[in-house]
Amino acid sequence: MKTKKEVTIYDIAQQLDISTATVSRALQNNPVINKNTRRKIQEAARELGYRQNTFASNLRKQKTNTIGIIVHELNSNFITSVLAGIEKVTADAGYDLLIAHSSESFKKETANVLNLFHKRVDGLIASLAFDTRGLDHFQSFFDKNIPVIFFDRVEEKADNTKVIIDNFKAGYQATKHLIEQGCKRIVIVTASLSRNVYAERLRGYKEALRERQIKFDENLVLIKDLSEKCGREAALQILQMKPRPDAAFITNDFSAAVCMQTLKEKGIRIPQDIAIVGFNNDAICKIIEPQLTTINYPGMDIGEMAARNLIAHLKGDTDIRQTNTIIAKSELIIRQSSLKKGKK
Amino acid sequence: MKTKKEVTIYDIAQQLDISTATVSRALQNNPVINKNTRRKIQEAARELGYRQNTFASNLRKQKTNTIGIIVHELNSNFITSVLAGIEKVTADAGYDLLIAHSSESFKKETANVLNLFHKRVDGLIASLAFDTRGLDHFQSFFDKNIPVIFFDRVEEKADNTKVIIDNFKAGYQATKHLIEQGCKRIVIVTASLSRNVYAERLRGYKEALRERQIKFDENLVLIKDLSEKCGREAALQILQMKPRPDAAFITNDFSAAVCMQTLKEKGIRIPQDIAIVGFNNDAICKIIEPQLTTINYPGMDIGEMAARNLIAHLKGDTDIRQTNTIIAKSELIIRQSSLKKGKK
DNA sequence: AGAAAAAATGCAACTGATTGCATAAAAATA
DNA sequence: TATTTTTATGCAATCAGTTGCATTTTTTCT
Repeated sequence: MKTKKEVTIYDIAQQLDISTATVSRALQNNPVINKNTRRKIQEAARELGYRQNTFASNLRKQKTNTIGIIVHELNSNFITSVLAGIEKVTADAGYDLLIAHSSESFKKETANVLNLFHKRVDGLIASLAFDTRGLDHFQSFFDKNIPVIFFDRVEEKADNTKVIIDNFKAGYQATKHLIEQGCKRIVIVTASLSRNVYAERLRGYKEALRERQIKFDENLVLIKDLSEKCGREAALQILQMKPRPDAAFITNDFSAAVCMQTLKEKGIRIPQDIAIVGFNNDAICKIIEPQLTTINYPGMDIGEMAARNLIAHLKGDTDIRQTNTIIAKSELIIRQSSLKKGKK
Repeated sequence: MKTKKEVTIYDIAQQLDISTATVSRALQNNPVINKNTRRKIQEAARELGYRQNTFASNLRKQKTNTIGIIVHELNSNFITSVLAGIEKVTADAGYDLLIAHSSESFKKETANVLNLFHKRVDGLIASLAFDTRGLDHFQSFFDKNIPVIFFDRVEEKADNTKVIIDNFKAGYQATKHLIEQGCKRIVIVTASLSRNVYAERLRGYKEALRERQIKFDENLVLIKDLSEKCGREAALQILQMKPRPDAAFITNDFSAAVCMQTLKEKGIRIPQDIAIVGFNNDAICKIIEPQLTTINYPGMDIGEMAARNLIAHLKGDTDIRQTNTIIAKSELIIRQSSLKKGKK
């Protein structure tokens, strides 16, 4: 069965015996066209089953009305809420989204950036992959002055607009909380320190220790990849440490859950023997036992802020070149896994 | 700072003093153009920083080389593996993906379908939202003969290509396993029976009961929405049933986990008092305690199959109108949560 | 060398919508 | 009624590639 031919503005123009210019303007609801004519044209369009050809339009307008999004993964509560936040804002402003995920691979991230560049997105919102170093692969965007906004995983030194939480403070709060529970030997499991979020969390951890005159012990810092395997490995390493640590701050809920479970299997009681704090406030926190103390990471807010900021740039309200760091509020959520001193 | 003008094939043509036709063909690596000329053109393109204008290309070719994807949610292991599977296949074939998620809302799904239609995706891969009824909102695609392939959540009666697992068998296996563990009063928690997957799982459940001469009890069927809240509610309902059930088959891992946790809080031992089986084999299964028996849902395979099939349609190898149901293999994965009779 | 076949390149129409500028029509003013 | 002003519409170029067909160039064969 042959596909019917597409209806174009030429068809509408012909049917109503007017010019395509008028049709085009009417369909955009341009007030320069007479109200009645506009209505007539819009009706005809509906009847004929007209759908505008985005390519022709984009081609001519040299704009896509599309925002590209690059994330490191899709399957986390945090990322999905960020996306929801972005969607909320962009939908209102009439922008479409093009979502690409890098699966934590720098190579794939580079490919995605290039792809979105070729697709000519009007702007970009990105969170970097695990092993991304530098921002050279975004150069094409910078060169063309296409606004890029980073969130969560950003390049700290770089001169860009970014939306983040205060990871230093989060690390500090988590650690301080553990110290207040009487913990002295606190393991921190985190990821590559060249990624801002992890470096900052560690800095906060150190500061909390310093403040309470607890000596920082290099051996208690485990640099991992925050995967499932990593949770298990961390648990085993903790078990071999002597003397045994009395707390662990694991900067990812999923890893923390796996770690906790492994420890439990080995007969460690949580929080009595080892108190645990995670990071992100994923759904899993409330399902495992004991429930996981964690840092709430306000994805929705972050997404909204990033999107709002980007749109402001696109409208020319602000200059993208002016560096801008937006800090979202995060907070410690205390649950059973860290409460050594009885119930809250 | 002004944005530099884009480089077009006209610029390349001018520089090399040849026609744009040749340039266009050379950039597509069309063998009809002399090898040396091709190389020369491609080099020039690279040097000038040419990037092809997808819109002009799409406009002329009347194809987008883009496949639309509609899913009900993003944050589940299952969906992310499906996406990975789709990506693997489509990337090779040179297609781009446009991913939209409906957040389980029919309204949003409808909007997404329309949007992808306007974006003129060459084909569609979709899993329906929770409350979707019928496929009328896909009519525009059907009318234009644009191939649509459904997976997981499909409309069973409809005449379309779909990739699913044998939900009947899965339900049957899960139930049979529980019966073999000595369970007699098995609760099944599932969702709206107008959604194929859930109806089939229930049918399998019934069949297993019938086979073992256990009377089907309407009251043991809980129709819910498989959310977090639902898990808790189910647990409370189970606790109030008299006599108390000795097993629960909860057709979603996350809900199962919440349910299990709630039961445990109320002093129920799992699996001794109540055995539990989930569905999907999400990461959570291995984190909760006891680990959750479940049905493995091979997302990656399903994604690959769907994509492969769609691409075959697009290439004209097969006729989209010929209905085609592809069944992926699923299997019961036995863990602690259901083992009443000692270790495996 | 000349004719035929094969290979390489070019011409120009085409895709569908947008928009600056010109013109026509209608309304307001003198 | 003639003239100016305002409002509405149309002309035609433009966006950047793609492709059927014609033409030119090169190679092969007799």
